[in-house]
Amino acid sequence: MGAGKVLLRQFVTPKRQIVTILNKALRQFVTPKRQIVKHLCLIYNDIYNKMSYMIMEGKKMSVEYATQKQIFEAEIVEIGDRDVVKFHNKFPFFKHNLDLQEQRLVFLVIAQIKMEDEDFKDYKVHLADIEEKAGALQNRREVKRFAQKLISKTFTIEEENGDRTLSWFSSILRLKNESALLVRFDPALKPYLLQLQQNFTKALLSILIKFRHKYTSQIYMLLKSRISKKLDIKVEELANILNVPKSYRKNFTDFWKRVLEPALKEIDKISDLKITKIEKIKYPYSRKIERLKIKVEVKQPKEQETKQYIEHNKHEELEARLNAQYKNKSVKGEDGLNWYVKHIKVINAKEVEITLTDLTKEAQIIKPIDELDKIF
DNA sequence: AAGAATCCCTAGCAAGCTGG
DNA sequence: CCAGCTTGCTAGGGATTCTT
Repeated sequence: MGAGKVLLRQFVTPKRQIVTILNKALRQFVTPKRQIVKHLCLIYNDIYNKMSYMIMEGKKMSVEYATQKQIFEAEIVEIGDRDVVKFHNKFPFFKHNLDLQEQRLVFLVIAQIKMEDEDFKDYKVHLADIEEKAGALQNRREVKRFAQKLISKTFTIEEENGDRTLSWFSSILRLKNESALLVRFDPALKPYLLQLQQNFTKALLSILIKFRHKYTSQIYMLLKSRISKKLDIKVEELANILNVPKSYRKNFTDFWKRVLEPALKEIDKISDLKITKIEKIKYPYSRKIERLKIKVEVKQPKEQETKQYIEHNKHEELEARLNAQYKNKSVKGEDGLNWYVKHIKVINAKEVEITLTDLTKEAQIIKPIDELDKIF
């Protein structure tokens, strides 16, 4: 969103410096490429996009060349850093039966739809975008098969005049010399994705793509769509909504252990929702679970959360980590910690991320570069 | 630098056990 | 007794480490 763009604009000025840094980074992409990229991603979302694009193009491609070719500019226009995924509440997106990677791609493309759009556009997704946001493609030559598989997955929407069966995309064009896909939504999806003024559920792409279990995003959206933030639902109904296979309907333990529990844990850990209470209610005189009551709260703003975290864990470990990451600032004592509370957000209990705003606002242009240097 | 081997995780299935 | 639970297995895929 905003932060990313600001950063990029600031970075455009000292172009030479970026080039040096990125070239340096590229040289190190030998073994734990992924780690480095991920790390970079945490701090420089935008640059990360561009870098993975370059890696894709060929490891030897220099950053200078990329700059000349205006890859930076082109990328921004195409996928952008839009982060909101919206569905009409009537849309049965749970039924899709997509695997993780496919789901993420769909979310990524949906996020590109703008409020004011009256019609779908063709969305150009670079393979690097897919790799970054949806997970690695095993083999670039398999892209065609990936497209075929995705387009072959159908689902059914019950509409007024009947059941409509369709798939997400009406076509996927694999561009010849670009390592990119041009995807086109099925027009029948328009009422569910375009011009949404009311009765919609929205979620952040950045959260959705972090989920690692297949059913998590569905359950997350389900929880989000309940205004009361409390879900009281029959197990059977839930199984229907999520469209789980038969074995999960026969065996609640499986359903719970492999689907619900992991999903709720993930949601609690990663998303903006907090699961505060789960009740399993049995049928009378039986061992069978009839329904579930799940209570959800919206998490407090990050700042609060960080504060709580730091107060709860007066860890030297945390201080040490922060000090190591940001040498110029002392983290000792109340003031130091407060400074961090403002600038750092907690991803989970163990991971700390320096925000873009921190680096751009607090430090001048030179500083983020130092930061990068430390990482490598 | 590429390919092979290994480990780990998720999703799904089913035979056998057990509490009501 | 039997519905529901436990346990264990498998396929498949990803990530990481080892080999060549």
